[in-house]
Amino acid sequence: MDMTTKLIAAAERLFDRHGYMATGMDRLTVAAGMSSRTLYKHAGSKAQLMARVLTERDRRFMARLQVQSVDALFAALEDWVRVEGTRGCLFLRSRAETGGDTPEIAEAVATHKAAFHQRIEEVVATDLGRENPALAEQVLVLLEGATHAAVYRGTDAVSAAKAAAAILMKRART
Amino acid sequence: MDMTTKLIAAAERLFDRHGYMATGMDRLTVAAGMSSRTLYKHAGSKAQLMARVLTERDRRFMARLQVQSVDALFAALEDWVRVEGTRGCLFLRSRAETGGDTPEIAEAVATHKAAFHQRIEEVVATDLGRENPALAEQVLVLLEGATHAAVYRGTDAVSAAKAAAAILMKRART
DNA sequence: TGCAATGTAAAACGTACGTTTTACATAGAT
DNA sequence: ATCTATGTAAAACGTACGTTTTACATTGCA
Repeated sequence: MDMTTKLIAAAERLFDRHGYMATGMDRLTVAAGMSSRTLYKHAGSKAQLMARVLTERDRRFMARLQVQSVDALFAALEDWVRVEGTRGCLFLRSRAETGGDTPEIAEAVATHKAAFHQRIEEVVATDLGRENPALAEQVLVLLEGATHAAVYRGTDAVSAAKAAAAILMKRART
Repeated sequence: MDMTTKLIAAAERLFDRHGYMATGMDRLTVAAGMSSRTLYKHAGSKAQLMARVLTERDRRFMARLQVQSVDALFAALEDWVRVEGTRGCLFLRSRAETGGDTPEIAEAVATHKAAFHQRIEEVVATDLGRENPALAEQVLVLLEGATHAAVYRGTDAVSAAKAAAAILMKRART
């Protein structure tokens, strides 16, 4: 496992569990098992590191959304929260923490959310046999809602969202 | 306008716009127009101030949810985002920023979310004429989803959530 | 054999943090 | 008239921040 990979993995864990601002670089060097000199050689800066974390997370998350149905979309989210836990969306959280004032972070978030939105439109179109942007928007809201409601309602929130989406899809099909 | 009110209003604005951790107390004293001595006399500590901000926000938000129908619930959210903007849920955000490690904040968030959940169950029961916890969970997910999707999708997200809720409610009524 | 490259350990950089303290002004109630 | 409460201004508290630097060890390739 090379240094950059180890660093990004450690950073994602700490940023996600304790927050971006609340995580100091000292704590990060310890968690990543490397000197601050090496850390800065690979990361550039804290903000760049966060951006790299988000890019990597986007890759991992989007890989799970390569499905053919809306139902599978929610099944993928169920898997995701089982593996990653329920701490809300790291993209929105990091943007909010920095007030949108850190360009690297704001850009990584915008890129991810655009891809997320597009992927949902594609899945809805595939599942339905035709495009339906309004329905895709509803599915997006349900996915985002499940992610954030799960923080305090647990996995029930994801099941509820899945059931609601199934009803909306069935209605659109007839 | 007394000092405490002025302080809480200024704190809510800064915490919401720039994040809890990213907002320094110096910046806060300037925004609130008072010395740090006075600020600490009224606030106690930064964490206590955040907790007070959340309690006050809970009061203001919950007051808007004193409605009789699910449709009015989403209309209330539309009004809220029009007035307060779309930066996500300050409760979940502040809990995430502190990793749940700040008791005053974690408690204020838990209290609010419990009240929020209960209010939704009540409104669904009123609207439907009978209790329906599963449907209430779906409405909760839609409200939470609208709040967070609106950050990058704008007010369309709220309209989409409202429309989806109307479909779910209609279906439950027959 | 020697020279890049890549790593560690640890101190130092200046700055900014949350909080407390010191010293002083003002105003209303007894 | 004075005491108490409430406020300001500004310095100081110790700590922790993100980042850079200094000095040194290891290793793989020319």
